[in-house]
Amino acid sequence: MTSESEEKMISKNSVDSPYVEEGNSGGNVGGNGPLKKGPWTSAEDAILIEYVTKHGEGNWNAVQKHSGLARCGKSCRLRWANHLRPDLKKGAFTPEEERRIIELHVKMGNKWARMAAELPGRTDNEIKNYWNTRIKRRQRAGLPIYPPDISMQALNENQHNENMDNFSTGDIRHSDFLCMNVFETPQFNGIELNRQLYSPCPS
DNA sequence: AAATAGAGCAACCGCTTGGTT
DNA sequence: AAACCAAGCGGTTGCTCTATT
Repeated sequence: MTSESEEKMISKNSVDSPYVEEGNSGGNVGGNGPLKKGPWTSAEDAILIEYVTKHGEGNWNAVQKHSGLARCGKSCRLRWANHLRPDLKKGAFTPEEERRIIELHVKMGNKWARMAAELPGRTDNEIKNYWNTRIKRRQRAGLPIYPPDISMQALNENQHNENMDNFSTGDIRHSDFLCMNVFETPQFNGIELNRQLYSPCPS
């Protein structure tokens, strides 16, 4: 969450969120009590930013121990990676990024972290949310998940690569993946949608 | 103006992976 | 080689906002 919506969330949190009942006006920090869950407050953000700036990323459980934040290491890592990192891009995906995401998904499937590595300033969570939303939209519109041109492009690239190198990289070989995945997106197995999808696979 | 539905997003949970002892 | 632990990843949930009725 960023800027505007975050401000809303924070102000809401400070007014009537159940989490506030823990006695954490401005964030339940510094306690040895139970770890806090739910939306982060700006006070908690500030503590996390300060800690990571000083000590660097990694060793997330130490963050909880030494900064006084009542958050588990996992939660700290996620908050930092998705919202506080200074190199994050804010705002909607550009058309170029959208196209890139589709291309990457054709090649990699639901490997959000790997996709994020190819899109500087974007997070795996952001890409995952974008993709899931996009799939729903296209399903509603009766459109294929992958635009035909991108499917074909990826398929061609793959065939080329397979000729160059018979090794599988450990991922699903992507021609197989294309045949399978265009029709069987994990979230929508068994849904009528598939009938309407474009098939890039020779029968 | 109020109620409802749907979309979007942040955060959590559980599993996997990789490193250390 | 096995056990343990921390970090990372992907799926899912739940909350808020917005559009529609």
